[in-house]
Amino acid sequence: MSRDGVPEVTAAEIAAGLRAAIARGDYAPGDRLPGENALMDSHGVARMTARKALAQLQAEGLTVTRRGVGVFVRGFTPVIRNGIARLASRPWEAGTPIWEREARGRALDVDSITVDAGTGAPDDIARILALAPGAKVCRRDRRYVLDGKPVMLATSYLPAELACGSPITEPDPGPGGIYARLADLGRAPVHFREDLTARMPTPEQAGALQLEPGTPVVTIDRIAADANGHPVELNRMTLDAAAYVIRYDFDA
Amino acid sequence: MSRDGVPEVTAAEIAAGLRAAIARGDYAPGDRLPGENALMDSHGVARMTARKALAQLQAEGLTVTRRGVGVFVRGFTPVIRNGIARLASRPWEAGTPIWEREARGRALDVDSITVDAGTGAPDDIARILALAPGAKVCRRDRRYVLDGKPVMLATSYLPAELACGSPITEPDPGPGGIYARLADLGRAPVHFREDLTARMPTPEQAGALQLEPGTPVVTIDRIAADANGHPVELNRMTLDAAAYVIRYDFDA
DNA sequence: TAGTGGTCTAGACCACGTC
DNA sequence: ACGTGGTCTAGACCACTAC
Repeated sequence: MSRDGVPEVTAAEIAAGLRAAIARGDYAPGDRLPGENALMDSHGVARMTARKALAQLQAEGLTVTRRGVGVFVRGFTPVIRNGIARLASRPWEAGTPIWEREARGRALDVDSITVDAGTGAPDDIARILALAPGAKVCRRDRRYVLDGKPVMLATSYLPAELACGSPITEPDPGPGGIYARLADLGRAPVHFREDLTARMPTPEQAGALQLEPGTPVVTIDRIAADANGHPVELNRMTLDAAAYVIRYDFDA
Repeated sequence: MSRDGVPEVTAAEIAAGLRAAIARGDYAPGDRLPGENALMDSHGVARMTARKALAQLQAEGLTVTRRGVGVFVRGFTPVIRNGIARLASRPWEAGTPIWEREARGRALDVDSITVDAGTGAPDDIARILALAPGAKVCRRDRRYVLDGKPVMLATSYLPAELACGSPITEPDPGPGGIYARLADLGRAPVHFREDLTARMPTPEQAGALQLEPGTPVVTIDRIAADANGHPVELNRMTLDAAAYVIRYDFDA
């Protein structure tokens, strides 16, 4: 027994063995792994130790656990988000919805959309948009789903003085989206900056994106500026990192 | 007591309380949080329950724990990696080391560098470089450190037929780096593609980057192609997500 | 030495999913 | 009904850090 002193096997060792087995291909994506009870028997450890080993793999994003069912090897079949080509002038001038070009045959849809035509801007948003603190902004919230699973949350902020009274404050801003409407107003966005960060989700994000434990989120802050360099929109996106490959093409 | 039935407080509730307190600013970055013993006393729970609450916050990247010391609120002071401007033709034509322009006054250095002048390419590398499976490649491994902490691992793969016998197989390839040497060979890279993914680190990555638990890594696969569209380099980078903001600027 | 976090055991009960 | 994972208690010992 391991009652006193060093235990024969530790949770980390059990996890390492399973990790190696997955890496070797002994378990393919979707395959079932030994569960808590199986590890207790095979390694002679207490339940909490077996749990900890499995929790470690889950935290690494290697496995998913389904309560009452078992532990399974996780796959990774992402969608490509092309960060630059999709923003070439053509898409919104031609009236093509930007997101329709993404999913490569898979069904990426807007699940829900809410519009707020004028709220006080949070401080960081106001600063990014070069507005006075507390200035009013128009806010558009969307959630995108792929094959029924939410994969991205997006919130756009536009200066209220710019967006109010235009179709931008409508749930459906018309062909070409809000960028086409900004162009109608003579404020077509021509320069973009995307700042990416990755971290573990807040519980709210994890719930809204139905994330498996061990899945990070990528936050993209996209600032769109008009020809004079004035910011016209901030789009703050939160992506399920397990669902996306984010691609940028550019020339020297 | 909670011996039978529903406990008065759960680990998730304790975690939620601390999370909210951090969000409110009751605890600033660097501040010490109540530890295991404090939570056991204040909430009347067992050690494992207090531990689980603290482990949850750690997994979210909100806290760092230092053994024998305590639990502390984590900060976020990243460096900006500019993914496009840094690759404009000027830097390597003028002989400026690419990475010197990154850290905005902070000390970003190459910690270690190893070069392998000819090994068989892994299948995925060979495919990306449009080589026959198992074809030889030149491999350059670097680790970058910022203020003494490693923040990025980078491995470049170049076709051996291209790199062999050139300064590319030297640890120091000379002014302008390997891109300048590729230009010398008439194979200057002019088109780039960066594919980004984020996930939790493997134990090896966590060790090499000295990552705190709860920190994801961002993997960037950068493919450089010459004027004829032939791939000349694949640079696979692994970034500490807590150390970087990754920025792309581009025009419509 | 005292306090901190890290790990493990042993046993109990709960909640979910399948059969 | 049964097996699965999810949660908690209670107590023990270890390892690291500061004083």
